[in-house]
Amino acid sequence: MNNDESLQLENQLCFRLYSLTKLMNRHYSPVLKKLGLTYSQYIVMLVLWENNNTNSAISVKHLGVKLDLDSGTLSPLLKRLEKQGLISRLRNSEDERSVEIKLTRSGCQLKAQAQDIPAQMFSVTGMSIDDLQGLNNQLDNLLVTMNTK
Amino acid sequence: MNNDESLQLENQLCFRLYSLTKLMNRHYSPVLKKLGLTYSQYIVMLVLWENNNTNSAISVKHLGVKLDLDSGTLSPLLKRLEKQGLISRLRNSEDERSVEIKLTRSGCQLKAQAQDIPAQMFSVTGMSIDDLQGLNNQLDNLLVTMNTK
DNA sequence: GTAATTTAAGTTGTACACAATTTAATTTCA
DNA sequence: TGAAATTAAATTGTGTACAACTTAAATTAC
Repeated sequence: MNNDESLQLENQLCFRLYSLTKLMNRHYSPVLKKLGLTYSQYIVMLVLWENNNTNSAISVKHLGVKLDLDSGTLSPLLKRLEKQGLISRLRNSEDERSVEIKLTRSGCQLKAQAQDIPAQMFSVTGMSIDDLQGLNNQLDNLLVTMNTK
Repeated sequence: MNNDESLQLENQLCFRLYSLTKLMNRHYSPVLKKLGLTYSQYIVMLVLWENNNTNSAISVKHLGVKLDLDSGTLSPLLKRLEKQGLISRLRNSEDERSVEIKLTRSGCQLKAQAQDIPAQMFSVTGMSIDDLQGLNNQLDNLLVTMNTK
């Protein structure tokens, strides 16, 4: 492959990831709109729903590590979720630097309405379980490699 | 595999695409910063560099189709590239609705500085050419499927 | 031939992402 | 102990994305 060819858009993995992520978002948007959520808000809620089994709060820091997002993104996002009445934000009395996030009753109840979103999205991919798993593994390898460089 | 497990897998796919795209961007940013470009500006420049062989202008509309971006994104982005002296924006005299984008001399010269970026990014993936091609094909299939639903 | 429709850019408003900075609390350690 | 360093959130500023809308030009349909 010569230099000019490698500069071409079609050759680039990154452009496909970028396009696919935008496309994925466009499929999620109308579905999530019914719950009043954006995709980023949705993945925050997923973490909180998963965690609510143990009934413990999650710090903004911990959410950031889980989702690979910093406080510059999370702080305003969480304020919006609080405004919608889905979460509560409370300073940790043991460590006043930390803010603990908990689901409200309303936020907890929203989980039921989100239950069939993954199935809906899976059908959009048109993939088999095996192909999906294979792709997941490849992306996982790429994530690990690129995170450690 | 039961239904619940497959639903979880689908969540992982979307989240991995989302995380990987952010990660890609973080690897591109410091490299592109030397050229004074963001990733979005870079892919616009890629299209213009590719097209400049024929020395013809490209409309905003055409750029939008190529990159899957609307005028709401492109208009302000192109204004910034114009401000940097990399491109010119000119109303098409044959069709006054259309705005034609052309590289300036400076924009054309920038191509040389971008020549080894793809190779650099490829090395970050740690992938073989074959694996890369395989992944590209899978992503292409997904793009086609999700675009036609 | 002109009214209705379509098309291309641009504008406005919302919500990320993230770099850089600020503020306040906690920890380290000299 | 107390100054220096670290940590957690929040804030500020820039630049996407995109929905919804506006404006102006071109096309069509009658």
